Amino acid sequence: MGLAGAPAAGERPWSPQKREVDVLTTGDPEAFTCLNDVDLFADLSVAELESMQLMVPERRFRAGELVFSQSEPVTSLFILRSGRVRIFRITEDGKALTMAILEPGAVFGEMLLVGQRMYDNYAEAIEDSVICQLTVDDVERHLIADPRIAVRISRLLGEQVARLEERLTDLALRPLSARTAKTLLTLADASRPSMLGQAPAIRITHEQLAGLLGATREATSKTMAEFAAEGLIRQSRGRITVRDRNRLGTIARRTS
Amino acid sequence: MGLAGAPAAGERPWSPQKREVDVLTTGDPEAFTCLNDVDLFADLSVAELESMQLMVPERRFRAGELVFSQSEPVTSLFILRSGRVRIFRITEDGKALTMAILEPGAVFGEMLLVGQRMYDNYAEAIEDSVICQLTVDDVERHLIADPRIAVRISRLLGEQVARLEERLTDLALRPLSARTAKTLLTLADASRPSMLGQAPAIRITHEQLAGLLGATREATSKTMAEFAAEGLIRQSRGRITVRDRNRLGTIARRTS
DNA sequence: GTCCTTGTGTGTGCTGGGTTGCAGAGCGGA
DNA sequence: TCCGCTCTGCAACCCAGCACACACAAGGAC
Repeated sequence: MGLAGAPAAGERPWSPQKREVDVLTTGDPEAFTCLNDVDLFADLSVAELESMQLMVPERRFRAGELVFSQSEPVTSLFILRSGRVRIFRITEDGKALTMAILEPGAVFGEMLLVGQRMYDNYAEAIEDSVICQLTVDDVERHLIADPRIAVRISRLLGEQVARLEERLTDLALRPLSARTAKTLLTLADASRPSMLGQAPAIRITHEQLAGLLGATREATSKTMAEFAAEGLIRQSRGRITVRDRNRLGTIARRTS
Repeated sequence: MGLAGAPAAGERPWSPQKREVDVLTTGDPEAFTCLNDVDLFADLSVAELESMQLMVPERRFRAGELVFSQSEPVTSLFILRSGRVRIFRITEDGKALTMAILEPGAVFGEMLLVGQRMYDNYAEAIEDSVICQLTVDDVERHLIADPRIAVRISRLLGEQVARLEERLTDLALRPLSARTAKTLLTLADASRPSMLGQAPAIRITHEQLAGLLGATREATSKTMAEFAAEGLIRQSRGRITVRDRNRLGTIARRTS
């Protein structure tokens, strides 16, 4: 969406990865970054935001670390400030399905908002991440009570319902190739609309992608190899570039 | 939930089917039945309910009739008063997936509540049904505005998210037999806890069940035949009785 | 540089479930 | 009572996707 029209460059010293590391290691420069830019609070005035900010501690997680799991149930609302987080579920025998991969600005642990303290999701930082936590108290005092925010919450959940329904039907009714194409397009849009105008490199491994697709790594790799052979995408280790949105879109709509 | 502790009997003259027909054909005896017993309005006083009731028209749908579809987008909120409604999606080539089968008291078209007027679901009455409709106006004036109801809406959506996430992981990670067993148990609970203490007959055809499972009718039939052979269920045309919840539960937890 | 971890390309069975086609069987109407 | 429709049970065939097993890079850490 955001066509910042920023001029492109190959590998600036402040390319996404590098910059992130900086943010992590240096003290944070801006004061209220955590609640700004979060949809949920869009209706609040700066003053209101500031008054809340005081109570929002932040925590750092290393890549691979669990933010929450079943053993330590969700007792706060999380806001991803930097890094990336994967929400997933696992079965008893260890097979996993990724529910979402979150980018900075995302809110998670939302089930807390609607009273369902326990549910079976895990959250894992897949990069070094900084995450703000709002306690149940904060939430109940400031969020649930405020009708402006309540509306945002409903909207958030509504979008999630729509997304889930679509994923469900896709999984049930569309072949792997279609799901893969669709997911790639979605990821391309979601991934930081970084610098270049045309080359949104998706940072994801085949394995992570497979988790998102509900397929095995092998099947995913095969599909990706086909796409690459047709020139629809270009890949390098852990990085995918969409080359032909149109044809991918066509494939995404296939039903067999 | 409602353990009315009603004594059981085999086939009373007012068994579920018969009774429904009565409700449909006779004029409605109670006045405000539509909004009562709907979770969403649980916090409202009788007076408030009555004042709203005036504006709620009801409509009858014959079995098989569409309540809404993509061609006639959702412009109101629906409340199922009697009968049953199936919410589903279809792909271009006609394959369908059922999102839910609703029992009386259910609210649907909820995406209207969160601003998403258009989404791709269809709703079909699978029995003769009576459905109340709240117009967008009603909704915006009485529902969105009322914080008590806003909370209920969030809760409703939250539950839906939880349900969908679970279905999604099940579909991705569990074999058909497990999904079938789980769905049967869910249906057994959801289906009107009618009279008998132990024989909650689920009224559903293999085909409808298959739509719910994201599988073909044939595969579903085969699974059901196996269950029947093992004495886990008993079936007759369009009617299924769960005989052994425990073993079904075990099967439901299988991952391969 | 050199080791070593982690991501990726491939290949070979195997099998759950999809597909197709048909036959018997209850149920609801007329 | 009879008809016709829908629901259910098979059976035979086929294929997408899974499990398992390797080989081989490409980076990172040292």
